Amino acid sequence: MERLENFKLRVPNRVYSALASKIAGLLLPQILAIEAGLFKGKSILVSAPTASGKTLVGEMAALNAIYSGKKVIYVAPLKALLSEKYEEFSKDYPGIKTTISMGDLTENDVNLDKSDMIFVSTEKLDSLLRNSSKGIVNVGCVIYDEIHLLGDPERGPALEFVISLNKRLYPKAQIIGLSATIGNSDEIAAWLGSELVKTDFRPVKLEKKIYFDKELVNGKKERVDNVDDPLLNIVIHLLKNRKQALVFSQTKKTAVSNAKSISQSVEKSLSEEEKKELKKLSADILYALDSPTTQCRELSDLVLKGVAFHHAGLVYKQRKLVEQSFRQGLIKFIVSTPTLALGVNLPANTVVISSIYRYGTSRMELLPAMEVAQMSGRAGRPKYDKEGTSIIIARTEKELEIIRDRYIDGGIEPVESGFNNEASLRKYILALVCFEPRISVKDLTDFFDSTFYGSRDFAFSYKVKEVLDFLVDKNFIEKTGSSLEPTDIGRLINRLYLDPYTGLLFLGFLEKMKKGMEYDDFKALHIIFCSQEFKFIRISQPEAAKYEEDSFSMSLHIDESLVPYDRYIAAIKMARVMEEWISEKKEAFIEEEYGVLPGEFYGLIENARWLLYALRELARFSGVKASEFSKLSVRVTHGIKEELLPLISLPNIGRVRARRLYANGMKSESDIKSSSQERLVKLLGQAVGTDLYKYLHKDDVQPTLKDVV
DNA sequence: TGCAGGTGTTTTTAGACAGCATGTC
DNA sequence: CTAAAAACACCTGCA
Repeated sequence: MERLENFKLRVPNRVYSALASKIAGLLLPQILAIEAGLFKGKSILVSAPTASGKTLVGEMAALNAIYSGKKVIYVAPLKALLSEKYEEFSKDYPGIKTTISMGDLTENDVNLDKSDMIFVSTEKLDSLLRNSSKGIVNVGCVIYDEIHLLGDPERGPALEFVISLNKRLYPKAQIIGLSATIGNSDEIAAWLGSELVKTDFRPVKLEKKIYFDKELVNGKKERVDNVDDPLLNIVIHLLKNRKQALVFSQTKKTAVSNAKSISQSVEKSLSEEEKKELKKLSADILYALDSPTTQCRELSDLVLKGVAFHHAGLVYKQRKLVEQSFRQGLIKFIVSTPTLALGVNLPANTVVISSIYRYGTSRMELLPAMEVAQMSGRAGRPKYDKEGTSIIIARTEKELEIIRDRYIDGGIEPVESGFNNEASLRKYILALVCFEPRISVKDLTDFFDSTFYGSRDFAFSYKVKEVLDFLVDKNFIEKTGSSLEPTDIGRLINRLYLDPYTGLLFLGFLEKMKKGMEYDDFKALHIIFCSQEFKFIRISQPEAAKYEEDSFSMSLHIDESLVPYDRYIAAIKMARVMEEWISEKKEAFIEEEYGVLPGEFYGLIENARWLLYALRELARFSGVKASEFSKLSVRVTHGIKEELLPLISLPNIGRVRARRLYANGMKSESDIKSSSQERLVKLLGQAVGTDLYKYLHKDDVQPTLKDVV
């Protein structure tokens, strides 16, 4: 670290004084970025390990742009990460106007123009850029956090498209890319047109160890304990040294069972004081939902012993509680799936990687070195530890060798573009034509040649034209000569952010309704779960057989050629799950009966809301009665039967309270309005009852000035 | 026949970005 | 360079 004062001449005045109140010195990546021209408006790609101070590079560029009267856009791939950065920045620089915008948080979108710095998710920025006619103006700097996600086959293309659009829309704006260590940072930098700052610097030293045959190997050998189970052995060793650790496991199930198998030993190390605090936490976790599910109980029991598991099956509140209490030092071990490798800031003294394999598309695969680096990178808490430790478990000699070659001595893989697939091309060709109506075929292919993928594949334009023909053929795009224009339906699909293929699926369904097919909720739910937008739906073989039987008795409401058979069957299950939800079954029942964990379930609901909305909009477009879809969407959002619809829109009334009101004879707004305040308070509690009463009586006739006169 | 307990075989496996503010034909 | 645990199916032995 170098003292900030030494850079007084090289940092613009206002930026300097803003920084001086916050930090004392600069770290290596920051210094290198300044030397590379950060304050001269040069675009920069910083490729450095987690927690090496990359964020501040972005911050400095942001401050510089804002103080020169320009706007800044900060882009991150995860909502949790985005909120974290937004809150931090807003707290550190209260004078700067900031706004956050993402899928389920859009109320501030009207303020985008008034803000100096806008925090958005990748997909949201994509949507904003291509849908608002003038876009966001006067942009001086765009920061891409975790830009190595360019290589993610699912979501990389969105990022690639946004960056390409960014270069076209704001050719003079500074681009700051923040990346983990990757194999081809030079290629990415060249594509971005940026300077490359590449360093292995870490403010906290990282010691990489391998556990093998009851020893920790790292140059020298260190005897651990004498327990057979490798993980337990390591945990006992760490407990003796009073260390906290993050343990990465390969599946949700192993995460839970690993947590259980170490919990007894951890419990023994707890003080009475800690046990008391954990009891409180355990209760909070147990009652995160209206009524606890099996998973809630399991987690709650483990927390009592100072251990937690962490994966996508937990609900938001539970995740937060686990993370927070780990930071406080109350929870000693978190056993996690890769959820925690990326995203939120949760460093630990020690990281244990319990397996180097993961199930891939069809068989077991070795973890990419990049992911192992991301996990290991969580080791070492900047303010508390002099050094962090990562331990990879080797179970055989062969594994020991692989770990050495691949993860300790080997390099990191290059980032490969995922743009060359039809789904992405369908979506982004349509997006570009909507963004720039009357664009020529040549300009279109030129644009795609300018993407990271296109810059390396000279035959890309053939593929682009092929997919373009598909879109023209399906009437999403109109081609006059060589000029391209979106059709009305093309524009709608683009606005709804749907894959055109999903558009076809939905339109086919609506067409059948027009021809007399009767609507029912199940069909509507089934069709949305058939769409590609639900990526992670899988069902077990016996379940598949069961639902296959169901499918025989179903009327044909879908053009089956548009949906793979497995998906068609799996969607039946998901539609059934949703049916249970909107007949007011509890989360515990759904977990028990269908094996869908609460966290996963809420993810499904979010998706379902969006797609039901899209289905409704398409229904309107097609001239099909849309009210049923609207109703269903509200019911799915809240998990209620139809009869509760009139109550659910009231403030602070969810499925539970609405049901309580209904059970007490209050079936509509006017029923409630005619009831006394005391009655409402008795049913809903002091605060909610009073609020509701006031809300309903706010328009009551009051003596006005006119009456008095 | 019923069932506990053992043994071999089959099955399963991480993750979570996006719309918009609403009831007709 | 490629895994491991849980769930299930089947078998055996005993009351």
